[in-house]
Amino acid sequence: MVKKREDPIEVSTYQSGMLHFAVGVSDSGKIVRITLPCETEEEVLAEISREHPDFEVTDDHVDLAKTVSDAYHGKKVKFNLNALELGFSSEVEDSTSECLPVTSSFERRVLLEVSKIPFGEVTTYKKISESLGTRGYRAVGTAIGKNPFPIIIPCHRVVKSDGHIGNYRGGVRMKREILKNEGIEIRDDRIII
DNA sequence: AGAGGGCTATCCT
DNA sequence: AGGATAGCCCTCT
Repeated sequence: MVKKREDPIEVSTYQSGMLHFAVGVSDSGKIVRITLPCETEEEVLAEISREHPDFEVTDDHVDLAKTVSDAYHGKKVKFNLNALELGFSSEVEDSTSECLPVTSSFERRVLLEVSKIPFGEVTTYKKISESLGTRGYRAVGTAIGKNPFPIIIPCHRVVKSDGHIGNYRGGVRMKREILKNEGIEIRDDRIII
């Protein structure tokens, strides 16, 4: 299986209504994981432990978790990408970064491209691919599907080239909801331009 | 090497 | 508007 990060991380959760969010921070102070909301705190913590079995709950980072919640609910938050552990420091080899949340330079390039999509706008898997100079549309979709920082790296803003909403790790309902919160109109599972 | 993905284009019904 | 199919290319077995 995938090698899990063995280093202990700190996790903070935040509750908004029925939804619980969680953010994991490494000892270096960088965010290594953000969860999509779950209905219980146990579930978000289970999500965290899936990739980071060794974690400790603290409230040191609830502000971050709240920021994620705000973004989920359609607030335009500003967020410094440097706070995310994207693995730039281990430039050496992809294989040496297997303990990091982003495991390949391809995934890194994809996520960087996704991070540029402005609030309230969408782009397509195809356009992301093209700006990366590849026609591996599916590979792009797969990489986006592994986004360790959902909502903050706005993978929900990537849709199919025919206007259909496309898939989402947290389910299409959730994708629809986040997009709707950002003011994007959707009718019959299609983006209204 | 092989299978399988958050896809796309094209050709059907 | 949907289904089947072939093509694409990165990742994990």
